Amino acid sequence: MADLNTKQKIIKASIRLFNENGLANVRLQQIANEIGISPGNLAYHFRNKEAIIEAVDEDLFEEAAEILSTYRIFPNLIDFDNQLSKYYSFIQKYPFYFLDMLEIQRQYPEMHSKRQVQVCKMISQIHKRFAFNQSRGLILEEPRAGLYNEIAEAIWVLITFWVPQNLIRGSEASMNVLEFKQMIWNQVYPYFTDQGQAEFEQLIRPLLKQRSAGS
Amino acid sequence: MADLNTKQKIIKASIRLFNENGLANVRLQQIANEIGISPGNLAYHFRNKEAIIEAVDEDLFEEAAEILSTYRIFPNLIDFDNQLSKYYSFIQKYPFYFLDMLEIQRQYPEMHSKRQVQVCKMISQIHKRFAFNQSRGLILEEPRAGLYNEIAEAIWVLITFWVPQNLIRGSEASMNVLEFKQMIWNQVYPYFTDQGQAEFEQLIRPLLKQRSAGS
DNA sequence: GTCTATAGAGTGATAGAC
DNA sequence: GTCTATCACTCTATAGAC
Repeated sequence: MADLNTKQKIIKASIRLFNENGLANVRLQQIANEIGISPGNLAYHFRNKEAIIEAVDEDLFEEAAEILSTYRIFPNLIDFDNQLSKYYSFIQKYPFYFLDMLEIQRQYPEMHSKRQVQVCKMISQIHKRFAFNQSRGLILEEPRAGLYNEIAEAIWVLITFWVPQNLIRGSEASMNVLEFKQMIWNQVYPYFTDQGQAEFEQLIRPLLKQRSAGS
Repeated sequence: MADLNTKQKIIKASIRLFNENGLANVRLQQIANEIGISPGNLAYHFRNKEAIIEAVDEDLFEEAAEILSTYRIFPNLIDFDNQLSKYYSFIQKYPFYFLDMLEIQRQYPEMHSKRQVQVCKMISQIHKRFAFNQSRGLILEEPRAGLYNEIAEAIWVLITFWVPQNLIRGSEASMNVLEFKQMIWNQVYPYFTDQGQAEFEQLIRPLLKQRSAGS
């Protein structure tokens, strides 16, 4: 099936262009040029622009789902830190996936509802981490009912919009995964018990201090 | 000057349509229809689409600048709470202003740089609030160098993307200014001194408990 | 200041040869 | 599976009458 190859090339090129220009500003012509095929050929593989966007969305949806699935039965601090690293890579690789969410909602509502489910799952997963680590004695009793849910939602917003926000502010160069993770851990830190703080200092702090060294 | 009137009508209609459909999806024809004038007349008042977007941007830029200017010489907690209410109204009124930031950056770079300055000012203002209230004994010594700057940046992201994010998640109905302010105060609360906590409970907590009552 | 009419440059999608 | 050619349509911007 040689056509799978071209199909994949189209998807890859589309992702690249979507990232650079945004969904609404990418022309079918551009995609065709990018991989050296004709617009007619493009139409052979995808009946229209929406079909391309759908295919791209499915690919990225699955990649995001994989990250979500790394949530384990016993989610310790290291586990969360690893997941944060993965989220960072994902969002940096596909910023349009989040920045064009509103565009998708407006133009392709069906795709959007699938994502909403994923977002809810992500927030609830963060919330469960609080609950689990509370049972382990690392996190304080909830100081006020509903607080940890609010914090979980805040963490989601920060995970999702921190990287795009830095793109917008034009400080891409200085941004790195350590600053990102530091900022998320800032959200959790105030709610550690003494034991939680100790475990954090021992297991996580060293990971945040690495200079972005090679190897 | 009857033309000022039409000019204003064009700007108002544009804002409405930009909010609904996003910058890239609004047609000049649409704007003209919205206020019952012809596209030709539109062209008389604004030489092209970019000129309209510029005018809109200037209006909103000034409105945002006004909110920023309410920062006082002695910024106490109530002052910040008031400013938060104003930000909330602003962002809810003009969500596209933030969500289409990337679009603006891509298509109209000159406008964008003006905004970047404003964003920096906003973050630095939040940071100054920490410093000032630390000197008043309401905020703890910075537990780790740079922390309050990180928190200030997180607060900015949350202020800016919380409302749009709720739009995207489709929970507009349930969102209200109290939840919004509660979420921002969550960011500050862990760093209050005992005195800070006391002042917060006395002055701010009552404001967060109001049901969204009439009058 | 406002209109109608239209030019001119895309843009998405299709038909049909190879 | 890929191409060229082209249609039908949309959008911005302009020209010129009123």
